Parts: sequence; structure tokens; C-alpha cells
Amino acid sequence: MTVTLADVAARAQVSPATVSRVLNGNYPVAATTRERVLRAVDELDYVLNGPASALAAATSDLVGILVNDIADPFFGIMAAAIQSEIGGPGGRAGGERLGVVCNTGGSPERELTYLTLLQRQRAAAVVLTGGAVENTAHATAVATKLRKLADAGTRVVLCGRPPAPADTDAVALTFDNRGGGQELTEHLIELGHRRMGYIAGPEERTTTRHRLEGHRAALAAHGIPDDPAWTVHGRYDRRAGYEATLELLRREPSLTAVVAANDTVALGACAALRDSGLRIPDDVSVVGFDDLPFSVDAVPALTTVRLPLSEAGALAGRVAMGREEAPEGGIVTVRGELMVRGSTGVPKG
Amino acid sequence: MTVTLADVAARAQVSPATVSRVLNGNYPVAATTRERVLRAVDELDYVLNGPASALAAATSDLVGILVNDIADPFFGIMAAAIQSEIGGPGGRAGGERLGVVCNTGGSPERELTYLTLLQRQRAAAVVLTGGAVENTAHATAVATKLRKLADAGTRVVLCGRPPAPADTDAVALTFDNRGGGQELTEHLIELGHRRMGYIAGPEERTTTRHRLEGHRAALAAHGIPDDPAWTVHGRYDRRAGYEATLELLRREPSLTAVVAANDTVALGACAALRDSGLRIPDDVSVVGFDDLPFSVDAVPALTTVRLPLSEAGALAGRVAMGREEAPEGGIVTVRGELMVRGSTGVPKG
DNA sequence: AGCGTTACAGCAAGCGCTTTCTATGTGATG
DNA sequence: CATCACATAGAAAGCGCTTGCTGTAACGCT
Repeated sequence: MTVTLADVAARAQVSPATVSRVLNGNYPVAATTRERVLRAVDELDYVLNGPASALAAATSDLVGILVNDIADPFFGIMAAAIQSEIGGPGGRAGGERLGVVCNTGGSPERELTYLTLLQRQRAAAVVLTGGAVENTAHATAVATKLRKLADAGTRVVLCGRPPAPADTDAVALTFDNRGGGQELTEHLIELGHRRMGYIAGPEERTTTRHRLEGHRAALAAHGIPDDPAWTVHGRYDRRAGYEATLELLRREPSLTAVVAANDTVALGACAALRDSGLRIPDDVSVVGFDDLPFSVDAVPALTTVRLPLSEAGALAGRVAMGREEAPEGGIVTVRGELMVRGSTGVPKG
Repeated sequence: MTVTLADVAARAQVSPATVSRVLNGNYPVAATTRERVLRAVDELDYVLNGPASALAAATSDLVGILVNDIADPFFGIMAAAIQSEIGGPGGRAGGERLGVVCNTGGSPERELTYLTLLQRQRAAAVVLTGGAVENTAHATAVATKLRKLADAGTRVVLCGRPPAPADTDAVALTFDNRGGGQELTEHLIELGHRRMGYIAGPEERTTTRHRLEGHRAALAAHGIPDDPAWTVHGRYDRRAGYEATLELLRREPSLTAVVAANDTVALGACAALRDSGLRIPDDVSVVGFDDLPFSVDAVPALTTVRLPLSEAGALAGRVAMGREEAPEGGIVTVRGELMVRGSTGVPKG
């Protein structure tokens, strides 16, 4: 029924061992033999049995990429970059790995389940992207899992995520969310804004907290009081941005700027402002975060902080593949770049 | 070192067979025994060895989802919907499958390679999303692969992709791209437009061809000549839309409308028009396709055709899991819905 | 009381591959 | 020409799990 190694061996008149070695290319095989085997493989249309191979070799060619929301380009772009380095046919010959992305939907349980599933598959590497959930129980559970994965020989890389406990052996590429948030708010302050609403992401997320901290640090640095009523939490999507903006406007109609947790949220904020009859940036300035591709097309174009998503993803992918050494200490901080565009301006009056 | 089934068996004082049966739950096991085993599993922190299990059972719990561009929300949304039905912790107990998305980047070779990799893993199911490459050699190669996958017991589902040859046993959920394209152009014609530029996707893609055919069908139906110079091909991204629009404007400055292959391209087109000093829709109307989340936030909001990406994805996922029967004939056509918004209007003069 | 059933549990044979160790033929060497 | 080293190829022992088949009690029945 299905063609096995033995069939190929028989056809090529060699032993199964030889076929295996030809296929793996890690043991000397005479050129003529190799060719004969390759021909047989081709004629029989043989496809290696992954599980069998993984079982015997105690390693698999699976690389897992965990993302919080695959429908969000923020993760899509990173995932694409990671996967492009991981392989499939992109990589060098032989190193054919199956880079697979798993969508946790931001749910801690799903994250853990996926990690278990990957552990079960004896994945070669795992890349966790985006912010982590800040919940002691969950953080501990994840750290434990990562530890076990590492013990089992799985390489663990964090991309756009704060470092895990040192004993997890995970390499971390962290985005400087706090710094970016601070720059953004500082930019607004310099323009003269004093009454700024802040639309934060979901609570208990590192990304949310860090960006918000940056915002507050900027306020504090300029002696601007921080009214808690001017901060609203919501999900990382346009709808949340829309509603949060309406809420902020209700609480404080005289706001001159809205700081959104990310570009998608900012887009929703812009829509809400427009629907409220306010002009951007004449009446209210808006800033986002991430600089996703569509942000430059917003009208007016969004002032935001560009995160090198592709570059970071590619680096993470290479580290996961062991093609690039992890930096000393295993932690890299990636800075964003402030992109000043049309959505911010001097406040009225 | 690593805990195996045998260790658990020893600890629970039963045979490995019993442990396996408890874990798989497909064979009667006395309640007390089951509990003892479960406790042992827990105490030992046992994790099943996926490859070994897959080898012995000749099936794996992997489900592959192939997408053309994971950074494109069009695919992201579908993938999320598919994966949500596939499992991880979302599904019912026991049915824990690893839904993984693979990014082909639109490359035929990568597509084939991923299919081989999935075949190698003995995937439980494979879902191919989005337009297919129209190239006889490649189409044949893919059909052959799908055939083999089906033979090996892998369920094959196409989502947003035209049906494969009947002998591949693939269930197909097809988007009515032609009908949508026709509706869009008809809408413009009714508004009074006669000189419309068309920004098509990459050549040799079914999606590209079908949408373009719809456009031409509408023109033909109204006796409007189709000037080939008014059609420009490009990739499915904003940049391509931007440049194509500039090119169209160069070729024919009097165009009153631009029909874009999808929303992302339309966004680029809008940017190009604005940068050229043209107002939307006063000077030029613009339409997109797909109705991605950001389209409603464009200024003006984009007239487009809404495709039920999430619903289609969810259905595809259920079919892939065998939770829902494939319809008779295995082919479902999913229609889009025309969303008339601010980006289209009556042409000037 | 005797016998057929039913309900579990265990045995053992693989699943298809990798890899260590061993065997063999060859050319180089003294 | 005998010896040794080297380059290849093969034999065989698992890798950790599933499952068909074989017990073996405990049960219900006449």
C-alpha cells in the first residue's frame, strides 16, 4: 500500500540502512549507490514517514510559532518572517523543517495546550511571539513548560515578548514598548498637548502595561497629572478603539489627543472621532503603535512608533534554527522608531 | 530521563496497554483503574510521545492550513476561523489536534513542499485556502499530491479556492469571485462610470482571473468596450495598488473609477489618487474586494464586496475535522455581498 | 450447580525508521 | 606479497506506542 524505506531499499538493491543514510546525508555513501537509491526513491515516489523517523531519531522537524491573534497583521508579519527563515523550501537543502503557526487567541489555556502539543510532537523549536499574560499562575506554568521543552532539546525563542525567567534557557527579543510609548506621549507633549486620553490594551498583558507605563513616564517627566479616568482598557481591535474613544469623549470632551495602544485601535479611534464631528489633527491628535502597513494610508497618516517586525521575526527564526547564535545573556532589546505623520498637530486654543 | 508509557504503567500497576487505552479512551477501562492511571500520569507529568503514537496508530493529530500570505488579514481571518474549529482546547475533549498554518508566500514550490511535509507527517487533514496558481504543470502536481493525501486518509478541504479535479476527493468551498467582481463593476456602471481602470492581482491566479472576468462580464453586458490598456496587473498589496494607479492615470488621465482586485490594493490606489490631487469619490471612485476590517475605516469608507471569511473558514474547519458532512458533490459556492460606501459616487461631468 | 456471557486487563507483535556495531572489499604500504 | 587502514554496506536492535487476540474473573441464566 504505502511505500516504505524497505521497498526503496529492495528496488535499489541495497539495505534499508543505506537508503536512510542517503536520505539523511550524514554518512558516506558511494556516489553510484546514492544515485541508484535516489532513482528508486523517485520511481517509487517515496515519502519518508515523519513520525517513524522522529521516533527513531528522537527529534522532529516541527517548529512551532505561537501567536496571540493570527488575524492581526502585527502577528502575521512576524510569523511570516519567522517562517521564512525556518524553512520549508526557503531554507538550505536538507534543513527542511515544518514551521507551523499556532493561534492562541490570547487565551492562556490555549497557549499552554499548544505548548503541550508541541512538546508532544517533540518540536525542534518553539517561538513565542507578542505580549505575555501577566498572571502569576499562568506565568509559572508557562515557565515550567518552557523549562521542560528546553530540557527535551527544543530551542525556545521569545519574539516581541519580555524575557522569561533565566532558568528557562529561552532567548528573548524584546520590543521596547515602554520607550516607544514614552516617545509618543513626549511628542504630543512637545506639541503642547496636556489633556490626552489613553486607550490601553487588555489588562494583564505585558505589552499593555509597558506601553502604558511609557505614557505615564512621559506625563510624570513633564509634571502633567495623570487622571485615571482618561485611561480606558479594551481589546486590541478597531472596535475597541472606536468604543473607547467614544467613552473618553464622554468623560472628558476637551481632550486634545488620543493615544492608542496600537495602530488598529488608533484606526477605530479615528473613526469614532470623525463620527463625532471632530477633525484630526485639528481638533484631536491621534497616535498609534507598531506602524503596520495600513497606517501610512490612514487619512491623515498615523503618527506611530515603527517596530521592526520583519527583522525581529527573521532574527528569531534564525536563532530558532540554530543558524545564529543567541547574544550573550540571551536578551536583545529592539527599539522602535517614532514616525511623525499627519495625525498629530498642535492643539487648538 | 523522559517519562514513557511504561513508566506510567509501572507506577499505576497496570500494563502499558491499559494506560494507552485510558489515554485514548476508545476501549472500556474500569473506573477505578482509569483513575489510578490518570493519577500516575499526573504525578509523573507524563506527555505522550506524538511521533511514536502516530507511528503505531498510523495517523497523527496534525492538521495543516496552507495560506498564500499570512501577513494578509484575508488569510489571517480565515486561518483563525479554521483553527478555532480544529481544536487545541477549543474543541471537545479528546479531539485535541494541532492546527498549524503554513505560509506558502504564493510560491508553487513552497505549496508543494508543504504538502509533502504534511504528507510526511501523515496529517489528519489539510485545508488549502485562497486562490490557486493557474499553471497546468503545477495544477497537475497539486492534484496528484491531493490525491495521494486522500489515499493516505488525509481529509482535504479547499477554502476560498476553486474545486480541484473531482478525483482528488477534495471538498471545496469556493468564493464567487466572478459574481462579486461583476456586481462591483455593475454598481459603477449604474452610477454612470464608463472609463474604469482595473488593477488586477498577479497573473496566473484563479482569484485574479475570476474577479477580472466578472469585471469584463459587466462591461460586456452594458456594451462598454474593454480597453486592455486600462488593466494593470500587480501583487496583492498596497504598494502594487499605489503604483498601478499611477500607471493607470498616466495611461488614461480621464478615468473616473478604479476597480481594485482587493481592499488592500484599493487602499494603495486611494493613496495614489490623493497624492495625485484627486478626490474620492468626487474625481475618481474606488472599489475594493473582500471587505477586510480596515476597509470601513478608510476615508472615505470603501465600497467593496464582503466575503464571509470567518464563516467559510469555520465551515472548512468543521469539514476538515469530520464534524460536518461535506455537501453532496463536495462543492459549495459562497457568495459575497456588495457593500456600497463612500468611495463610490456619480462621475463628474 | 453448571454454563455461556460480559467486562476488563495483559501479551506480544509490530508501525517504519535510525544508528551502532560489524563485515567486507579495496588500495596503500613495507 | 602480506598487512593495515580506510571506505562502504549490512545486520539488527531498538525508539514508544497501539491493538488484535488471548486470558480470566465475575455475573446471570436455566
